[in-house]
Amino acid sequence: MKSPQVRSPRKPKGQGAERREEILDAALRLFSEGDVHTVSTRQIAEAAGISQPALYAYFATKDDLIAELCVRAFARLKARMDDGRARWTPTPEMFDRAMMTYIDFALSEPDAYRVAFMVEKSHDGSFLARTGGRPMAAGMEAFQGFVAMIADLHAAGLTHDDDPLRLTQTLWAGLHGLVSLLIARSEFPWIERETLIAGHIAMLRRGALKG
Amino acid sequence: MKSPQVRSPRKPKGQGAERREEILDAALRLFSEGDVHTVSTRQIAEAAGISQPALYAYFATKDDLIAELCVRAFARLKARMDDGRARWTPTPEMFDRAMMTYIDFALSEPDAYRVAFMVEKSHDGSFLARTGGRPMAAGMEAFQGFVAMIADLHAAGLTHDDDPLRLTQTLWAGLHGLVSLLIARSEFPWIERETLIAGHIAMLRRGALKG
DNA sequence: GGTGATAAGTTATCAGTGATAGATTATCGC
DNA sequence: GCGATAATCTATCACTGATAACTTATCACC
Repeated sequence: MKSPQVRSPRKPKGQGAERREEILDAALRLFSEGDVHTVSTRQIAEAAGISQPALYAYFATKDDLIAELCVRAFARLKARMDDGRARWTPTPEMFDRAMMTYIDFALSEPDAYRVAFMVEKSHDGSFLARTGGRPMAAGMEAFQGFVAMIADLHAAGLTHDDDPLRLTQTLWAGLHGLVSLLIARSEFPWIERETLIAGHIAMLRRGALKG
Repeated sequence: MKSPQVRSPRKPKGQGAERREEILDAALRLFSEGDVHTVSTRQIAEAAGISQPALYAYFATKDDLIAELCVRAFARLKARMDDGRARWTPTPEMFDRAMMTYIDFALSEPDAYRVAFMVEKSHDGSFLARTGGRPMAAGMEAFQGFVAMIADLHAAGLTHDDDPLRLTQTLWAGLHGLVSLLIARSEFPWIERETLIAGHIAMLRRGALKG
């Protein structure tokens, strides 16, 4: 697959933002076939139909490009969770639905989820420090809706844990553990996926809610 | 920190295995200060006191070196879990202890845990395919002890879930979610760590066990 | 105690990476 | 048409993982 790839036409004067989108799309598409480090800026540029240095007119570094994908993934997750919250009431059934919404998002957009949650950005000099707190801020915003939901359940007297923030962090971890392993270790001999997910949600519900 | 680093003395004839250990030690030490991709083979070689190409006498590729660290991390996890199983009885208290053992391992050896569980090795051409199933096999072995424990609890009639394998996978995911986020997203505004861990284990116990 | 075999290590080099400098070209308002 | 500038290119840099080809220390043996 070494298609020479047609150069896309030069953008008219004010259309830089459009090219930016094309680059991000191309990058996310490529990231689905290999991790962030094995995809090169040259591959991204070729897929976007431009030369490699042209990328740097739109993103200061490769990490910045990734950070932008990260922000957008968080935004989409937040949108989905907010969607669910529209017809939300603090009941066990809705709890299950909310958990399912998160899992659905991760498994239906595994590449976005990987970029947002599973790219190593831990240590000082690297990713997070240089990209400012932008992805982090976006992540926090997505998290807030989750916090509010659990607070509702707590206020309705449905939770075991008397600290709703602790419960939220604990549930988030529980969800992330399942989807991140399903995404990153798909070759593991998992039991049938839907059965596993149903069981997982049931366990989280029993662990979190009374009755 | 650009120490020229004294070259370590040449090993006598049969001592190649010893140098191999030195390389692995040096690599794991470096991986604690940056992710696997930002640490170069030249840095590893310098830390081990040899030239960069000399690495390739001991490991076919950098991925193979990482795979070896992965195998060893799984082995240490298995050792710790087996340790705990020595005085194991299927009770809720011991359940808590087992969960704690896993979390303790991950948080006391975060670098090993990261290499073992959090290095992207998803897609075809890359890591897993080329390193054979060795890390995977080591991982499965560590997992088996876990399976046996949950099966004990199930046999004792203590579990909610009627499928012990499903419960095992679900609990593992629950544990992994917490420790992987604590390790990779340490900058997140977590509540106090011990409180969080205690709450997490309590939630998992309620979700998994009756009463 | 010299001799060849070979393990252990070297230097030099390769193609590919992220990133930068500086020249070039298309599009715009006038 | 004209100057300004956004959009882009080619050429290049230092560094990466990896390989080839050469050197040197250590060994068993006569």
